[in-house]
Amino acid sequence: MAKYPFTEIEKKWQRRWDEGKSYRVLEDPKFPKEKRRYVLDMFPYPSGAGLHAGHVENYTITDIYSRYLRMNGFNVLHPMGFDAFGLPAENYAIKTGTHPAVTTQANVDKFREQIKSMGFLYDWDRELSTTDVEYYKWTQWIFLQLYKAGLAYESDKPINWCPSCKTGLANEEVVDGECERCHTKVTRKKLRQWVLKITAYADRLLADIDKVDWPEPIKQMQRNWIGRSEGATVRFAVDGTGDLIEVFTTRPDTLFGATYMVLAPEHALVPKITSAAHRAAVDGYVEAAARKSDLERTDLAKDKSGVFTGAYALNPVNGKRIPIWISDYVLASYGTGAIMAVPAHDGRDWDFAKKFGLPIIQVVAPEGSVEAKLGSCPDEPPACTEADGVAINSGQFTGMPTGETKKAMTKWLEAQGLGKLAVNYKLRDWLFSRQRYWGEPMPLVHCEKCGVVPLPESELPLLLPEVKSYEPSGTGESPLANIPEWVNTKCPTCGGPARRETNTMPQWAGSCWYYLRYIDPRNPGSFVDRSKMDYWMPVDLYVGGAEHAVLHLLYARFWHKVLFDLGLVNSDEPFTRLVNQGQILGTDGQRMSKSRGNTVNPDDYIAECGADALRVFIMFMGPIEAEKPWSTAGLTGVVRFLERCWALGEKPVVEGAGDAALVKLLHKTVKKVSADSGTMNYNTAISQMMVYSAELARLESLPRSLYEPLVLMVAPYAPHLAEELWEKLGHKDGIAAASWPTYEEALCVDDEKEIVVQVNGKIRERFQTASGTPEAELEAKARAFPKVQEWIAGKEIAKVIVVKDKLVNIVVKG
RNA sequence: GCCGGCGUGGCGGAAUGGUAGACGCGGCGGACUCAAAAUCCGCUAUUCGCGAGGAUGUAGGGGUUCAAGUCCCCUCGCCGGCACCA
Repeated sequence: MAKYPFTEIEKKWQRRWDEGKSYRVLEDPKFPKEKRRYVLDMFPYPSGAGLHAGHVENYTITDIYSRYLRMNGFNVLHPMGFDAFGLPAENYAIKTGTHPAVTTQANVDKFREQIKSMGFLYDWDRELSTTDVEYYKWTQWIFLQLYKAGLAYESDKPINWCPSCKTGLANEEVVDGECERCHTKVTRKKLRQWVLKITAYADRLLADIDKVDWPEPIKQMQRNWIGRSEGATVRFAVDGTGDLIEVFTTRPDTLFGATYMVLAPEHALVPKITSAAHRAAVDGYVEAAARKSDLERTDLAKDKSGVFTGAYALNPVNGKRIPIWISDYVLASYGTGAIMAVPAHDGRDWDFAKKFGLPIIQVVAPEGSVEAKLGSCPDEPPACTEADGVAINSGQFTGMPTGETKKAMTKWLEAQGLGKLAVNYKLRDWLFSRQRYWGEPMPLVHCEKCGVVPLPESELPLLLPEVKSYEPSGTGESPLANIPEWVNTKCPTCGGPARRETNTMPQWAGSCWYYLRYIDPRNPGSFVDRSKMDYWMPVDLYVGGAEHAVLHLLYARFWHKVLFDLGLVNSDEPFTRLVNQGQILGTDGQRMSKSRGNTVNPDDYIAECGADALRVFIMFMGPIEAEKPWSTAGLTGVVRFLERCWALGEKPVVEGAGDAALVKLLHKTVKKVSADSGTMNYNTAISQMMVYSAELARLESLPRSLYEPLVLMVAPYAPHLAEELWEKLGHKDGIAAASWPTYEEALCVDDEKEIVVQVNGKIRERFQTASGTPEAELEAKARAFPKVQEWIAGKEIAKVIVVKDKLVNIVVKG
């Protein structure tokens, strides 16, 4: 079979698409709302390494989908851009002195070229980079809106600090106690920070997950990350001092079993309530805890530690004096930073009580147990039980099932003014500032008189200044702090001396709203034009990796909701449907990484067998969501398929209907490929086209009516080849603008069906019969076979199941 | 530990509760050729049998059903996420 000149063809069509701007998309009102689609890719960080296999997979999925939709009469917005702020360019700058903007530009150019060489049709007139001044001007503008809405605040609580990246990290960027980016152990550092109040949106971020069509695992991850838990706050008085310690508990029903309290070492009351006798021990413990990293305080500290403060609290339900301890198993950052300990019904409290010999009182017993019947249990229980049951040893609540006790106790606490219903979230506010250079400067100044003052919007963009050294100062300030002429400014409010904020924004900032800017990328007066936004938003399909489940995808939802509340966007969720493409693994089944040496360079394959083959091959590997190990074995089959299509193009094309059986196969193929392309089941669509092309290949000459639809169906998958074949067929207009073929349902039905004859579910015979043969006739035919007779001979027929066009199952007894 | 997802030939993978293994790779046999490559055709789950044919088979065990890869319960394994969040 003829090798086809893919290099020549691919270059030719890429040039034509570029010159003809066939990628261009406009807000054409002729398309009704239901004929518009916004198909979005997670834009890449333009690294020096170039496009990797994952990018190619991601963008092939959406390119096929977009092309398919266009051929079906949709107006499709399918843009591309670059998430180009971030550390690699900055670290390279530190090493070589090259300005990050220079590195970034070079990488972006390389990426764009590689993306074009894959034949991906993006609207390049809408290309953007988060580092463009005209882009980050609006990132700063949105930040100001957040600030004005009271959603940005300064904090000097200890933060996650990466000593290698020399910057603070958000909770979401700490994975197993390590920096998500460089895997250095994260330490704690006290630093003044800007924080975004994402927790104010916790309830809505949680509730609205139900509205979107996203993969269940991602939704679950977001739910877990937000971590809503319902319970009650309860106030305990400190014996003697009158101080109140508020705790959060999800088990108010176990209040009678609270035998001690534990405060986080950082809790504000610790210094105050500690008795003189215990002060030295407490101070020592607090100091040691402060030095520990979060990792040490969790993983390494499963073995409980703690010290007694010498103070006692009064259990509000029974007035019992209970000791107050401090321990680092209680987190300062969750709830109130203090807990009531119920060792009988909480594993952690149990471990702690056992270690330090604290009393344990059982207050819940399994339903129907002896203790439940008695309503009490005088002895310490043999083990901790967290399961629900019936309240015991609990005064007026004794005998109530756990669920009811929770409600009754909360109500009682409220009535007594001792506590109330409360909801807590695991989600923490978003640490938003970075002590690095290559990011958006924060448009704020610090004035001696006026405090923090936002820059007037008219002064945006606040440009990132040139610096001599990109090295972070290490003191926790960004390199910007070393430029007095930039830092020192005037207060926009009072005109007095002021200092600019020297922190920059994290890389996630730019990606929080890029999908909006694509809609109106060059607008100088607004972040996006309202009517254009109404034309496209929300995003219909968003495709990208699952690694952003709680990072970008949560942050972007948060910003979008803020913009929605400010009346600036038309939807409360940005991404209607999300699809995660499965990772492409190395040939060894491991994740691709440079250190493993199992990476794949798409350029090599484009050179060797062409972009079309690479596109089809990656889609043929398996379902798009599945993890797939890279194996070039299958590439051969795809190349053969494309070569066969090419060879078809060399055959004479004739007019006329063609063989009836082939016509049927054509209609079945159009039906299957249409359905599978629409649902992105590309692997089975390709398989069907292979079957059909193999049948056409047997012909000496090709009826146009059988051949053209194949070329059209191939177009989204192997666009260069299809364009060339289309042109050879005599068409002047490009195939990208042609209409998708149609099929007739009536022609998809076979004349004959094979019927399976089963006896007790086991296949004993098969026969051919006309489609739609009535049930009674099928049964009669089935029973007539000698072999079937043998199997049912001398047995009682209990039942016969007949499924039209499918099978006859004779159920016999004995 | 908790929460998800997955488990099908030698391999990648197909299968609205109704013929398990489509399609592709690889392998075997054949055609073409002086020969080879390329291409084309046929076969290719395991097992018993010369054969006709039979038995087994979708991680393992149980269940529902005339019928289960598919639905339900339990177990095991792999992958991902979370993990002292009270």
